[in-house]
Amino acid sequence: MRQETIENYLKTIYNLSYNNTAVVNNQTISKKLNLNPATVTEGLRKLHNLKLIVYEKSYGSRLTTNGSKLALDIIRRHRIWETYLAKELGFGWDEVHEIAEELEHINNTKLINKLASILGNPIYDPHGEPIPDEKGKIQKSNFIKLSESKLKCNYIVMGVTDHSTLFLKYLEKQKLIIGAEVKVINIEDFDNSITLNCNKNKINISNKVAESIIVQLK
Amino acid sequence: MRQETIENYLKTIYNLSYNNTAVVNNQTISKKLNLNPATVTEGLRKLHNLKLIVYEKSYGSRLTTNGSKLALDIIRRHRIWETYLAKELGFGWDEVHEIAEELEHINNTKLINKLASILGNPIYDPHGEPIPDEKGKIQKSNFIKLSESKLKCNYIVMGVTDHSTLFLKYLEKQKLIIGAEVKVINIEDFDNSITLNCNKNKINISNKVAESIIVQLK
DNA sequence: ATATATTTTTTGGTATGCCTAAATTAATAA
DNA sequence: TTATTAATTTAGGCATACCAAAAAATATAT
Ligand SMILES: [Mn+2]
Ligand SMILES: [Mn+2]
Ligand SMILES: [Mn+2]
Ligand SMILES: [Mn+2]
Repeated sequence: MRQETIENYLKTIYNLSYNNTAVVNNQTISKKLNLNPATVTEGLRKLHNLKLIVYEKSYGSRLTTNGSKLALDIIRRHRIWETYLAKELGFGWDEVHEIAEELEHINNTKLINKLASILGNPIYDPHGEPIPDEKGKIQKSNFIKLSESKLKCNYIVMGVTDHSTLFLKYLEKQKLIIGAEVKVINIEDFDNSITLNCNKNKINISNKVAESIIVQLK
Repeated sequence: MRQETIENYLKTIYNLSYNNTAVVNNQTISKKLNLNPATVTEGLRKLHNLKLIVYEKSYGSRLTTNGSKLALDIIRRHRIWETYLAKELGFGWDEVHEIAEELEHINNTKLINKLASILGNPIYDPHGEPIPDEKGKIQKSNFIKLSESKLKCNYIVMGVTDHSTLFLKYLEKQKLIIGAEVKVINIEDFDNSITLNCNKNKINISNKVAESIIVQLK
């Protein structure tokens, strides 16, 4: 298998498995990678043979120790590059993901560690996601999705899980950025949309948006 | 054709054609890219169909206007990255080529221009090779290979055309680096090896080495 | 000019990564 | 517990990038 293909599967499985706790099913992977389900079945079989995942037919996949190591490596490269692009090269948080998708495949430890060191070995990337250290150790958190928040509670926005330009530009328009304080003032039963107080403005967001925002109870 | 494959052919053809002046034969390409001659024949036919090169059977290839534009783009990216790696990220001139071989394929104009701007829009890379500007304009020079130098003349080392770690480490050992002043004190008829005065030391280099060093008459 | 050597091209083949359509298996609802 | 629906897998194919061996074309040496 091409190294780039391997890496895209592994990081996707890691990301979809909530830090390796859950088993990931084929459809989720197929959607994330924009591949036909049949292609995914084949790919997973090969990764299983490479002993990078444990793949049980009609059930799902999880990373092996080796697979997990590799996945964390790629994720580290991705997030270090995102941070470098934002902090050192003047790109917006809505622009960095796409470029990092390519840069992450360049496997040069000295390079990544140098970038990390210039940045002061950051622990979070521009989207609030934790950056694994050189050994693959990654910050754990007890943050929740805004979609799981409770009425009348106050939260601080800690991160986002959707890194697309479209989504991030939308958030910026609403001033729903990292560090923002929000208070949940209504949760609509009908569609789970949420009304928030944010920067003294009342804003309404769909459940889909709330699913992609990570918050911490204040 | 995969974009990366296209790019590797085009930059190779550009580099081997002495700034698009000469026609390049298949064998030279096949050696440079480490591909079977049969593979090269196929590849060139495809590039011809894409109108990126003019390929005449059993004769050779040259870049079209479009091909040349693309080639200069890739070469710009390669050389900007090499310079950035050396000047901003602390890599040696003997380490940068290999990394740049991968980075060059990331096509993001804003990124490259930002790097260039941080570097002060340099005109030469760490190997003394000219960096095309955003429009593809490239510095022309009347430098010669050290292998074409004349007895008893004084020269300044302006660059190298072999970027391998092995070669550059050898040059460093001999203090034959960019800026060094050399005087040709003997050219051996038998094997075209050259004896030089360099930094008050007498050193002897093979014709193969002299072929890869670019100098200017002092 | 002819033989020899070199370069290029053709031919036939492998491996990888992807796809669609059909078949199978698993999950859910009636 | 049977349908019905949804997810997964298999089967059959296509395109790309490569290669080895043989054939053809071109260049070189005698
Ligand atoms: Mn990202
Ligand atoms: Mn990120
Ligand atoms: Mn180089
Ligand atoms: Mn260079």
